[in-house]
Amino acid sequence: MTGHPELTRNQSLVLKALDKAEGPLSAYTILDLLRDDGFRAPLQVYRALEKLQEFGLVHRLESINAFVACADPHCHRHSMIAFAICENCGRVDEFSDETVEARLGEWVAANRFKPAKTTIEIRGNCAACAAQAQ
Amino acid sequence: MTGHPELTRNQSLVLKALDKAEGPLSAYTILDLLRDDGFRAPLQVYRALEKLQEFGLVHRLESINAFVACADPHCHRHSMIAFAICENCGRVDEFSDETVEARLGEWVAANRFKPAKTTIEIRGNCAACAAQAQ
DNA sequence: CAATTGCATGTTATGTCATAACATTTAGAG
DNA sequence: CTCTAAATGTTATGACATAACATGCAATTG
Ligand SMILES: [Zn+2]
Ligand SMILES: [Zn+2]
Ligand SMILES: [Zn+2]
Ligand SMILES: [Zn+2]
Repeated sequence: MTGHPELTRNQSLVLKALDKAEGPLSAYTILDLLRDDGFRAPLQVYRALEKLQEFGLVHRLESINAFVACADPHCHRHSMIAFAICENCGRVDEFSDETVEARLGEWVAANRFKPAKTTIEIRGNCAACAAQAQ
Repeated sequence: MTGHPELTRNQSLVLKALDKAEGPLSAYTILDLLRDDGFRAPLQVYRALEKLQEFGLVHRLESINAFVACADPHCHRHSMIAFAICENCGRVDEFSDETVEARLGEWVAANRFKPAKTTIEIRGNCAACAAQAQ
């Protein structure tokens, strides 16, 4: 279907770093991880992240200023994606909900609002971390 | 019922600045607005904002790094508050939706996630700005 | 009252996140 | 090959947020 263009070297490196991390990373953390690959400046990371977000391969977590590899190849089908972010271990769960989409869509329609990007982020403790803390 | 303690001088000044602005302000913009009132450093603003958020009088808009005065004195009754933010004129609409709360609550319960703070922010163009742009 | 305690404040310095501006390189299209 | 668009490299700067420590100030309490 909508295939993505071949990734450039920088884009591949950044995506690989995020995949390997299995959790959100800040742009500057990515920069540090890629020093040995020749990365020298934040812009190299931010530019790669920008493209990867366009391709839907990476999401930005607005509430924690971090980036995460997309966990759901089909998430493009949804207009809104929700994230549950563990503040203890960094685990991120990506999910979508038709009803939530519909309800927010109703508000938007009723108020003639033209949405560009919707952020839904739940921060707290994941099951494992919550259990650990009793 | 749950009245708020008397605000301190700094808290009052910051809240007044936000009320007057009728839109979101960055902490540094607030700082500049309050120079004549003796404000000298970002921390004076951030500390006041922290308390005002605790009291439920101010909300932080995570996706744009800005703060806005609460527009709904009853929003405390809800566990989640959604914001529609116009990227053109800065208008912010605050609303809540029981169904959205319930659906996200179901996901949280099913995944044994312990939520601490939930962010729902829709960025785009408000009705007036969208009409203006055809 | 004096001592203690807790909170708010003031101040300096630093840390963290993101982009502007401009030069250079690279990969295709014609 | 030449032109062009996109990607990259590099330096500098802007924007957002907090650490650390000193000071003030009012309420409690012995
Ligand atoms: Zn995704
Ligand atoms: Zn966790
Ligand atoms: Zn509110
Ligand atoms: Zn508008």
